[in-house]
Amino acid sequence: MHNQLKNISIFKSLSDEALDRLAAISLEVQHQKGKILIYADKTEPHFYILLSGIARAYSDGENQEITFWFGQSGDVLFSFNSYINNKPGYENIELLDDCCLLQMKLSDLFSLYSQHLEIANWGRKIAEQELIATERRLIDRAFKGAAERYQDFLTQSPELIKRVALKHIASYLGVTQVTLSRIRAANK
Amino acid sequence: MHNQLKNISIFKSLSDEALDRLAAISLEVQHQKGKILIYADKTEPHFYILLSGIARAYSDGENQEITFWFGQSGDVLFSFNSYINNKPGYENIELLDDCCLLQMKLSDLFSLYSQHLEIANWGRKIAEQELIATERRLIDRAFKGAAERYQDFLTQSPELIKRVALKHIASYLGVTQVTLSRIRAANK
DNA sequence: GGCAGCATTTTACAAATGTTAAAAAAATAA
DNA sequence: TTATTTTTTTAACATTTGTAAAATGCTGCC
Repeated sequence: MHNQLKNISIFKSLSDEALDRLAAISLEVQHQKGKILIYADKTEPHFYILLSGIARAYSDGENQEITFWFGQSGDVLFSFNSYINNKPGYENIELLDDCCLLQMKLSDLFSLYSQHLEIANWGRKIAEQELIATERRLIDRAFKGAAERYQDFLTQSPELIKRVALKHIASYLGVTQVTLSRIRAANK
Repeated sequence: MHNQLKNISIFKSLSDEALDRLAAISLEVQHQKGKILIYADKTEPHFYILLSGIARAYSDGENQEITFWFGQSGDVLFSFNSYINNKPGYENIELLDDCCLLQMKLSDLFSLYSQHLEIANWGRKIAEQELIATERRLIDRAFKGAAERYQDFLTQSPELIKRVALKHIASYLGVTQVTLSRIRAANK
């Protein structure tokens, strides 16, 4: 397990000793395409790292479902509000492929945070990276039009375009599927 | 200084010993209304906690300026990208009142993170709280119309309505000032 | 092949928001 | 107070995006 973790970029900065401690609480699990791994209305007791496959986080609105995150191999995958406040969160997480994941119990992880300086700082950096990414998206929403956001998505996540339904990409970009179709038609 | 910190909610969870360590690197500073405390194009070497007054973070676009954060007494105030990646960020921070702030050098703070378990976890929680707040705003943008976001802002930040120009609130809510005026007119 | 079911695009129209400019109101200074 | 400047609102019109429904395309399966 230790050697497997070593190859995942999120663990790259860690010492062998810290890696051992994390390896000791990690379990490799597999789930099938279509599995809802995390439910918005439940407190999720696990933290995951996606080893292979893709996933999306979405929220259910009154008459629509909005995707606001896509995960790929190497990404961390957790319910923000479960992880941070130990309460049900805002997102469901669905696997869009058969996925291989690393699973840790939050209770084990928090126990390491409270004992191990290096791992506590590693956990701090995870939150910080998610924060920067989320802020970036909020600012992009303000400054870029839907067409530009689509272009950015194309260049930054070319693999996802092929594998994800356009309706999910449309809601991720903050427009309806009709508008996304119009953008795509204009790009021809 | 120690006793002063004790009354600020962000420090409430800390032990006396941790508080002493933070107090030792903290400096109380004052700045006048209108002061640009943080510039988007510079790496900001400080971390602040707002003791009194209000502030806003904004980005400059081509022909507009977009406010995406307001801070009040007790809030932390820092350039996300300076803090996290040691690079210039996306936001300018302007003081909207004469403000009293607690200032720490990032280099001092990071040094504590790397030495002190409790403070490292405190830093983790700061990032996590900002993350939850930012995610919340992204989801609200997706599910709520501008009128509802304005109502929420009214109930959640009644003090800010009185003290902040509507053009800043409009851009915070993601609409033009004209649209915000229409929303306000409809509410009469 | 051909049908069933789902995803995507297109069309026509409606609603919301943006743009520009000007008027009104409010704040500030003389 | 009046004059001047700034902020906010209103109006008219243009543009974007949404909604609903129909048309087209795609996939799997009998």
